[in-house]
Amino acid sequence: MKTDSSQGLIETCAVKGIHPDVIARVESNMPEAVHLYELSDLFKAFGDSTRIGILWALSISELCVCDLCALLKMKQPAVSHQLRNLKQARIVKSRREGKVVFYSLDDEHVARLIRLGMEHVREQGR
Amino acid sequence: MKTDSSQGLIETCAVKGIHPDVIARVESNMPEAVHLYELSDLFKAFGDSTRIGILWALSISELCVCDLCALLKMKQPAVSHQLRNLKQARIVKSRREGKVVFYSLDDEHVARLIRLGMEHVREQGR
DNA sequence: TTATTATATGCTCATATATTCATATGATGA
DNA sequence: TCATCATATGAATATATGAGCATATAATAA
Repeated sequence: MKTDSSQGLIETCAVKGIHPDVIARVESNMPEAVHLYELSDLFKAFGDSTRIGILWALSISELCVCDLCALLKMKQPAVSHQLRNLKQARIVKSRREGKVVFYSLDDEHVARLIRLGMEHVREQGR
Repeated sequence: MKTDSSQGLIETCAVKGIHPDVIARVESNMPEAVHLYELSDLFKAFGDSTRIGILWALSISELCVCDLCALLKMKQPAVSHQLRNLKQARIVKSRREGKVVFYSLDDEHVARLIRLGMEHVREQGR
């Protein structure tokens, strides 16, 4: 319930923040909480070196689990577990061909996000 | 040490992967390991709902700690801890004005990444 | 100086998560 | 059918991490 929020009046921090007008303006531009959660979950899925390795590799080419293991020099269960995470997050999709399962990115946004992130990293490395 | 990697020959999975030619092609497009680590660290910094809330808010306006607390309805130490994480990751910067410390994004990439991620989230919500 | 306000930080607990091993499942071919 | 290969999964363990409390620091004003 919002009672008072008279404009511009500086109130004490502990309760309401110092700049109610700024807060109000920012608040009106905030996404719904649910969307923020989904967004942080998306980034969380990128926030692990194994998964980023997987995703970068898949941004080059569809790959089977086995090849991913060789590429990342990691054990098969570790790779499979991370693939499951990525699949549950709807970031990758899979396709079975006989015994082999091929994984690929489920969306073009993913590759764009990764490239943009790398751009940032490289510039920071300066 | 690479000894053999004769072209196209399908080898057994456990050791070398099934498709050595594909692996080689992807491998040549992989960034250095260090960069992948930095990239996953970057995304890790986005991978928490508190931090994403902070970052989205800062993408609208520079804000002081106090206002962020009010905006996110979170306790001050929690917000400060996350701000420290973000600062160490060089994602936000701070500026002191008397007792008040204002935080803002340290780089335009950050806002772009967040918007692009949100685009993805909204489309998936379909 | 002391008091007050805004922010930072050390410590702890609880929880989340990544990897490993062992094993299960699924597909193929003998 | 059985054996083999590729992948998936359950359980256990180790590590990472977020939030809370208490308290420290920094700036200002009385």
